[in-house]
Amino acid sequence: MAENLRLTTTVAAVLAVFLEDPQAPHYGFDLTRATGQPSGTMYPILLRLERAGWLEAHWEEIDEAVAERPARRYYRLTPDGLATACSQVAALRKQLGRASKAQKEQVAW
Amino acid sequence: MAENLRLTTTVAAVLAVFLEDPQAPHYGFDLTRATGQPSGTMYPILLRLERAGWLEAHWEEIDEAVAERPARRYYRLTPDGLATACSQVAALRKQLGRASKAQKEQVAW
DNA sequence: TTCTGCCATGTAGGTATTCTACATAGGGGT
DNA sequence: ACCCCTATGTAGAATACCTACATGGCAGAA
Repeated sequence: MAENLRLTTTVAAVLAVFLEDPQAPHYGFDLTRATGQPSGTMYPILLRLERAGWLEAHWEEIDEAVAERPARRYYRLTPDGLATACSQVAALRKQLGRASKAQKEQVAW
Repeated sequence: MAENLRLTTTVAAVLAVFLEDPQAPHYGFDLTRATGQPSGTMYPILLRLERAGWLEAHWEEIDEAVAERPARRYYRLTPDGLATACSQVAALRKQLGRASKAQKEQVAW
């Protein structure tokens, strides 16, 4: 039931990709490109998120004889994971929102 | 000149408080209340931010004979720190912004 | 006066997380 | 033969965080 784990910026970045389209599955290599995180950061995060019950995973089924690339391990948000990720990411965004005044004064984003 | 350091969620929370009013100084105990972080997390962060050149600090000058409380150590954003913090926090916010679609669909925030 | 609580800064030690680098393995191109 | 791309993953060091405690002075209550 979406257990506790630390919502670090890198974890939040991963979740943000999932939340972009909550039904869509993603795989590790995909996420490393989307977030800019190295594989040595990404895969441990996915393992933690799966163990904590935020994500569920399955191996892509491909015909190994005809395969042109290694099989992917697809991850998807669980219902609990979706709810928890949503509120946690929103809370983080809200916290960062305090900075909006200075940001507007400085530059056009 | 605002060296590299990891923009973790706790660091971002601290910076967000400073960015709320970039000229205003803050002290540790103040920030622990504003962010909800324990002192054992806060003071090391302030040390790192100061060493990295994002913040500059000075001790409050109070008459020790009449003092009713310990002296505070005030921190303020340096010009470099302001610019760097601004862009880094904005980048993080942008990254989290991908999640907006799911957030709107789920709940009213 | 002893106890408790508040302010304010900070350290110690263990755990969690991240980073850099490397390992594996098959396909395709030169 | 060699290198690059896809794709997942581990090892070990570095970094950051959390819980708990230390310090010390003042104020108010028991």
